[in-house]
Amino acid sequence: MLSQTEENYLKAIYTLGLSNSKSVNTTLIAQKLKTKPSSVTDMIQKLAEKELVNYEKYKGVFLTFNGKKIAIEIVRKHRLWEVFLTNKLHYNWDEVHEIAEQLEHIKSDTLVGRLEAFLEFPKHDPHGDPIPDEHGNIAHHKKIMLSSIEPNRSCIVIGVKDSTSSFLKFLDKANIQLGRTVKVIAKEEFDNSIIIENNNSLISISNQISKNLFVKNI
Amino acid sequence: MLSQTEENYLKAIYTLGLSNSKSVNTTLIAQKLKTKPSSVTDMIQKLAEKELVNYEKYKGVFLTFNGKKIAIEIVRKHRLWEVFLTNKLHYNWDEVHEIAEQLEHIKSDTLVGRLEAFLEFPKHDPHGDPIPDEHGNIAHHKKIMLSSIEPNRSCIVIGVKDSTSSFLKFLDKANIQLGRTVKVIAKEEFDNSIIIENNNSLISISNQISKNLFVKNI
DNA sequence: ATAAAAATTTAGATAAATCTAAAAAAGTTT
DNA sequence: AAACTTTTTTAGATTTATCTAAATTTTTAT
Ligand SMILES: [Mn+2]
Ligand SMILES: [Mn+2]
Ligand SMILES: [Mn+2]
Ligand SMILES: [Mn+2]
Repeated sequence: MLSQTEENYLKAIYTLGLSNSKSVNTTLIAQKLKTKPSSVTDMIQKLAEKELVNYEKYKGVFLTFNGKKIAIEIVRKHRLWEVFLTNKLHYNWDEVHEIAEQLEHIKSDTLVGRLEAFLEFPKHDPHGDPIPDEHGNIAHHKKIMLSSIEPNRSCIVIGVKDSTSSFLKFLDKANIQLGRTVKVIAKEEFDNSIIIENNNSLISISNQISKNLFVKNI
Repeated sequence: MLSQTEENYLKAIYTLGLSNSKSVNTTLIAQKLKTKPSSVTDMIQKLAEKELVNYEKYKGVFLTFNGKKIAIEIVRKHRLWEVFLTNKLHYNWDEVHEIAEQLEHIKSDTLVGRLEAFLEFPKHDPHGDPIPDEHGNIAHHKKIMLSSIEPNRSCIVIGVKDSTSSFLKFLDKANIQLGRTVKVIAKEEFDNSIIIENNNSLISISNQISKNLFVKNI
């Protein structure tokens, strides 16, 4: 049985490795987990012992088949609990991550599956991230950023890249929600800000915002 | 912030102290928590430092006002999660305790309250134990055992004393559920077994069983 | 009241997870 | 290529929770 700490390391290595798919370096993991590189080295060596990661000194780590399976299981639990917290307990999407960080570590052979059925098999968490199925299959949608949409085109907001509380609260204030259809009206070359039509009103959003919103074409 | 271990000790001291209300001794706590008396002493001294228990060497411990408040909060969380697991995720009442042992330690200022509202403010857990309210008030009903009911009287099963999985499974098999009205038909002096009418059929149950069923008079 | 038994505490050891500081390796600049 | 910088690992210390074995206190029995 893995400790919460070990599970958190696996999840961190998984999410950090997603973009580059190469091995993940010590410092990055330390940053992500708010710990020291020396602690990361210790834990990595322990996980390598258990054959959950492949580790070569000074070269970083990547997950083994088994390690990846476990990591995805944690991600699955995390996201399903987030759905529970928003859909059933009516939490706002900026409040659920912390609690899900704890709930994802509850150990039970049957709990996730029951939870998933209770929630009626959601496909995405409140931030638009896909929920792995019970076999660990995960639907990666291609990530189009709102900032890359040409003027005069409409699209649907389907996810956030940054899911810090502050960004999510900003989106609430701007009345931007997942599932919303928005139309890019104009693009300002100077600072790459754009004007969009959202919910029948025009608003200007900075590049920093539009770079952190995933959309799909209609 | 208390560790899970500290919380478990407080809860154990609380539940063990309920019947006698005097101080709880080291060995009993060790038994309950499946640990060694020396470990209990260590933890007790730590909790005494934090003023969560009153401790006198060789005399046992009892909870301070603050310690009791925390203990009841854990009990509240445990029982609400058990209701969630049975009512929402359709677990059987013999399967929920272990998972609730984990869920009771999730830290959040708002979660218990939201959960309680979602469950529509249940008054009892699946085993008939009362759920403390948000202020720590707890409705102690007087505990009448089925074994003490005279022949020819009817009563309602409202709780179990023993909530081990094996006892609960036995009750399932015998079709005895909480809320059921049962009538004591006859009592066998020899072994104190009784014959009851339950769900329109007569069954004989041993004293060991009837001593572990709480009832209320109609 | 003394002796024996049981309960409890203390002392010292161990394992997990973390840290700081120092050493070693890898990467970058001149 | 040598010097400098950054990254990573190692060594050793710390904290928490646990254990075993020994010492101490309390309780029970004679
Ligand atoms: Mn999250
Ligand atoms: Mn976590
Ligand atoms: Mn329980
Ligand atoms: Mn517990």
